[in-house]
Amino acid sequence: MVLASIRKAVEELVAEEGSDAVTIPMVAERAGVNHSSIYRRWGDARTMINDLATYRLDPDRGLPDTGDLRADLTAWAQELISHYSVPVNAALLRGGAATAGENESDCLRNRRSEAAVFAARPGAGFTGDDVIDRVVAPIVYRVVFLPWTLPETDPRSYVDGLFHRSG
Amino acid sequence: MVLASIRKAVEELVAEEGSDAVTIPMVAERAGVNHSSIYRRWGDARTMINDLATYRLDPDRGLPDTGDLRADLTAWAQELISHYSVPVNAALLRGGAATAGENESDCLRNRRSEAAVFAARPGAGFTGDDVIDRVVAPIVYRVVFLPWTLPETDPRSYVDGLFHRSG
DNA sequence: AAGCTAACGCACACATCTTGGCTTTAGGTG
DNA sequence: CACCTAAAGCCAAGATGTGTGCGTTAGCTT
Repeated sequence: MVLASIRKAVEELVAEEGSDAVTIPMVAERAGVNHSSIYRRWGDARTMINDLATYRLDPDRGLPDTGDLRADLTAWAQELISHYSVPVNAALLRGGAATAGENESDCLRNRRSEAAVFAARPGAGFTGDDVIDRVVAPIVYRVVFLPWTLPETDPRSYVDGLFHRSG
Repeated sequence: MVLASIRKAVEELVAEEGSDAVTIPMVAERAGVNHSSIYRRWGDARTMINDLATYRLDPDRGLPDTGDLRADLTAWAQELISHYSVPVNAALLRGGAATAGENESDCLRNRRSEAAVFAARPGAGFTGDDVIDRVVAPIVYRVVFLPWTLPETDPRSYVDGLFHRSG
């Protein structure tokens, strides 16, 4: 009950104000709980947001696996685009970007391990880093810096880049 | 004198603490100036940081133009990598990412207009968006999320991707 | 040197965030 | 039902950040 209302308040506020403008008292007021409860549970706003954000994209959801690697990658990329088209998820990614770099447990780590899974499938002539560079990076760039171009973003050309390489 | 010490303090603190953790009192103390001077000049921390960050990469520096488009693009990409290998510049980019999306005047706008210049040169079989997707995005992704991979990042394969496309 | 102006420092008021002690409530256990 | 524990609420003090009125200084012009 309390946790659910906190989660709802955090997601609303992150989408409205941006991840770095959210404070504990703001969340407490909107959630209708006392702010000391939040301080005791998480300590600070960033820990709270990162913790609640962890559950947004299920790591056990399973990856596309039809046997057609190119189609699977395209479906996976489309899944990312759809996910980050939701404002709160985009806002969380931007907030994660602000604190990335130092901590290895950034909000895209799961994405990178998924990329490695695809690169390990038979017939893949590319590495996990290639998937990051050619598929994930352009999508993430658009989410962060050009979100209004996301609805028209077609992952097919990105995935094609993986298969049309020279070396 | 005052401005120089403020600039130095801001750059140090942004590199150390991250762009969103820098407050006016922190800067004032390290710079040895009164915080009211900073409040009067800039109003708030983000305005200050963005203003001081504006001068980090000269928009009039001129782009490589040897006649060899591929070599020019590679040199330009290498310039980006070198620039963002400096910790303060990477930290500023992460801070810019946190507040991007809404305001169109993000910290990478100049990079996009430069990309368009290359795409307009004779013999370019790609658009400015292609340059963003295939060259700028992977570099920016690494700067933000995987900064330790930056020293080994070679822009050539990214640029090659622009010339080996199918459609 | 006198006077002007813009920048700066000082002190204070105010708002907000943070933290801890203590009490109350909810849910489970013997 | 009485007891126990964990979670949440209440309240108050303290720390930090923000904003402003006013006096002072530095640098320039005449």
